[in-house]
Amino acid sequence: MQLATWNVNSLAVRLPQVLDWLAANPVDVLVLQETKLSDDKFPHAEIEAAGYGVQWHGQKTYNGVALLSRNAVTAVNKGMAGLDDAQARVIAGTFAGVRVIGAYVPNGQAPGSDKFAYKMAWLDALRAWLAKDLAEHPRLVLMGDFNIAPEDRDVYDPELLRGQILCTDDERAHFRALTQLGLADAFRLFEQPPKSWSWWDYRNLAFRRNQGLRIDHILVSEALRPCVTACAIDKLPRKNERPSDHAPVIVTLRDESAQPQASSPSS
DNA sequence: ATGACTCCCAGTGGGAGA
Repeated sequence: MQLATWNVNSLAVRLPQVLDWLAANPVDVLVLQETKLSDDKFPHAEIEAAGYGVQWHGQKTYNGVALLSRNAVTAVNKGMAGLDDAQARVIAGTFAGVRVIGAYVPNGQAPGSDKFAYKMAWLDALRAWLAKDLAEHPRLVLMGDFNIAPEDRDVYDPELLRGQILCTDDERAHFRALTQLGLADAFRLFEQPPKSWSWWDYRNLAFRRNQGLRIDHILVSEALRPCVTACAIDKLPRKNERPSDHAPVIVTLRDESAQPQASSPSS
């Protein structure tokens, strides 16, 4: 089973790239962020024609998330229960016994700003909601655009960006608070090339210079962690014409039902 | 260097992103 996350920065613009990417990478589940579409404009027919079921939760102009899957989904949630959030940032569903949460964490703009305070409060709410959801669904994956570079090695120039948005101690502490629920950063379960990023600024030839940050993450619960066999960032779509500024991140889970069972009949 | 690019809604500019 493969699951992936991608901030597409406008699905209206990027739909052809998403369909091309799925044709080349037929993952079981894909969560999208920054669809930037109201629900009535969501291109579900095109996605369904590509062989995916889809759930979406959007709004005009900003934010917006979606959950694409090859197989049937149950227990769909849009937004976080208990948080009255006008911004469409969370979508969740259960696939083949795996709980999948797609999230678009607020950007926060600048430390000390109102938007930064919203980001911190939003992350507190996510942690509280997640603790409950995790108790209900132990086999859980939280993935999306976290807008947080968890460590210095996730930043192309840690000294330049120290204390700046995406890199502050406050944001990193909130990221660790999520992992302390028992969630592991799947990317760091494996040896990775140094200077691996998931986002590059559109400005300054940042992609060509590989000046980026790793802010898109896949966190896996303790119960699922033994099943994780790989995690990688796919930089190829960032080389497209009119690319998103983010690249997809993919995690591979071993199918436990395919493992030999002691109680299974054998010939 | 309060920049740079891209997207959106707007309406020949400005907010937001990260």
